Amino acid sequence: MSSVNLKQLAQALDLSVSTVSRALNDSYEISAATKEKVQLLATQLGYQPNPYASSLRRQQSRTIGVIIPEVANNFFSLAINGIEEVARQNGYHVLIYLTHETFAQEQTIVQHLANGRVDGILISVSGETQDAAHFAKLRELNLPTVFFDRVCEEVATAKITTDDYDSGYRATRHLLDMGCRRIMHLTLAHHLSIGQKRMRGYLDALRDADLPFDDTLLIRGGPNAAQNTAHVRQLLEQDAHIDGIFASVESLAIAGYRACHQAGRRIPNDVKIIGFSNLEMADLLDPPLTTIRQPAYAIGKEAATLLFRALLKNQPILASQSLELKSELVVRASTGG
Amino acid sequence: MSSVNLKQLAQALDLSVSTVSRALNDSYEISAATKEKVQLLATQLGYQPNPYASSLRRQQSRTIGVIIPEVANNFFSLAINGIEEVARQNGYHVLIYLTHETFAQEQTIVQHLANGRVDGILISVSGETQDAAHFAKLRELNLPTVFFDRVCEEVATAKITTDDYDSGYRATRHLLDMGCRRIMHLTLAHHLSIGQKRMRGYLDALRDADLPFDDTLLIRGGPNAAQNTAHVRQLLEQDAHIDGIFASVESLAIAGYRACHQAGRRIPNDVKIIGFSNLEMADLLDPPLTTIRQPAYAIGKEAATLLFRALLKNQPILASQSLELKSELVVRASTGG
DNA sequence: CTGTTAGCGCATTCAC
DNA sequence: GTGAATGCGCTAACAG
Repeated sequence: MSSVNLKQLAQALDLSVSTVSRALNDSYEISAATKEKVQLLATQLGYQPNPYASSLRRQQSRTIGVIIPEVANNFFSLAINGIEEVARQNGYHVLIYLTHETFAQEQTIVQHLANGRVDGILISVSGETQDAAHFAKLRELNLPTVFFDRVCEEVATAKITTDDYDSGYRATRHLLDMGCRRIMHLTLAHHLSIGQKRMRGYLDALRDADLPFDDTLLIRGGPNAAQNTAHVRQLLEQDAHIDGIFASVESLAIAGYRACHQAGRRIPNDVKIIGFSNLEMADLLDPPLTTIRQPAYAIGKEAATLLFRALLKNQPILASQSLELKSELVVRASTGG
Repeated sequence: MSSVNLKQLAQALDLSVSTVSRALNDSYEISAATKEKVQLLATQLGYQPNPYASSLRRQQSRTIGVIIPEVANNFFSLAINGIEEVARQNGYHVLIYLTHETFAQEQTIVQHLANGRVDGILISVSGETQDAAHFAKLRELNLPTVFFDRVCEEVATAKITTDDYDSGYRATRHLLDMGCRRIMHLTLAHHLSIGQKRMRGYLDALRDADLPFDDTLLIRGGPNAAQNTAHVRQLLEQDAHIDGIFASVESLAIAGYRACHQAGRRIPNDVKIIGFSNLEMADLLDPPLTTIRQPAYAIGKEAATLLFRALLKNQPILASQSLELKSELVVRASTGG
């Protein structure tokens, strides 16, 4: 740690510790002269307050916790950028925790953050999460929490999401407009509201097109990319009529690509693909991938901003402050998908 | 914060605070009976020690800081995964800071971490960093630091990198083997050792093939993707003999693709491209991109492991512990690039 | 305007 | 084996 502390400054200046403290905190009750003197020496000696002493005393950490499933994914990378930026602007620090998509880890982490280590939490729940009991304690402790992207509907707090139902509807509708009649739906977080909303969009689009829903067209992916690909391929080989794929996440869109290649189905002639993805270079894929692009950076920023309103202005976080940001359907001409 | 503290436990059990503290820390001087009693009540009441009080007292935070340029990039995403995993295994927390590739931010962040907030630092320097003065304080304070990927040669501490010179050589050599004779080199961090090593690999490969080096073939990219693309395109249009591109980072490889498309140069017929990249789906690009793939996850893990050896076993971190991990040249058949 | 005092919650030294 | 006392470094209430 920084070796110089308040006491040393005080001795060197022949002042009391509290005066020095107040001078450094720019308190109104200190004369301009002493303030200057103190601040000068402080910078000279490179004084930095001990954050833990300060946190202990103030009962606040100037730190937020961010809990996400995984970083190895464009969406969360961008979201973190947004979060970190807002945090820094407000003089806060960011602790990061990964659940690796497991419920157990999520529980442990949430539990461990209920000890004062952080003043607030931003969380995107794991794919396994079905139960919200572990969030109860946060509420009890009045620990401000904002969900983003992957939310827990049961918890009454603010949630920043994309218009998932609409996105699912528009994506499916687009495939239908391109002539698809038998559209596979690939989903990861099937018991999360995000997955369900996207799927409802898919179902409603089918219904509005007077097409029946066939649940054999539904594939629930897992964390293993190769397995997902194999699964999709198998279905493609079983069902020659499949002419479209709507992937709920980027990795599954890729699995769709690979599966088509392996099954000898040409994209977009035989099968058209559309997927949620924040990939910059989707247009360079072969063929270009039509994507639903989420405003990932904005989601991170909005979530953080909401949290800091609570932390800095002491506004409670209400479910009514939830935001649903618009996603963008980016059609890449040549694919049709 | 967690509302129950040592004092309350002590009162409820009719014990002294110190006994309770020792019981919870499994001290040898406490009887098995009391230990059990104490631990039982502690779990019942959901006691969690206040981390800041504990840190203040122990003079250590069980927290490490990770400083990186940006997360919006596959390499750092994977590295973070590796780091977080090792940290959690060792019961440590991870604070994350982004420099956004600017030197000023890097300075500020490094400076701010020299106050005891973290017990150790993992850093990948910004593209602008040329001066290592801001790291001096870390050394002074004996704050264990490990560089990874983008290192600062001047600082005498451990560094985990890829075999950048070799990678650059192999990449260039591969293009030469495929018949390229006029190879553009795109680099981002040109004054960083990582950029220079890759370039030296490029230069030596040219020399070994008895080809002259033409510095008009060198493009120094910036943070703006569109600008980079425009720059590459311009050069392609000026110089019709260019038949290869070696991109030092993923984003520049993509810029190369776009530029070729715009300039009407066919890949790989007219121009072959090879780039550093951890993109899983490089084989799905049109045409597939031959990549030098860095062991990003392993780099994160190794760097963290080294740091924790210092933190937990009190071993000093030495420059001699530096590691150079092997990258992998992944040739995608159809491109030739 | 400045100093004295107290205490945040915990770990540890010293007593017994 | 347990309790009392001390202090990590800082902030804040209370005097003056």
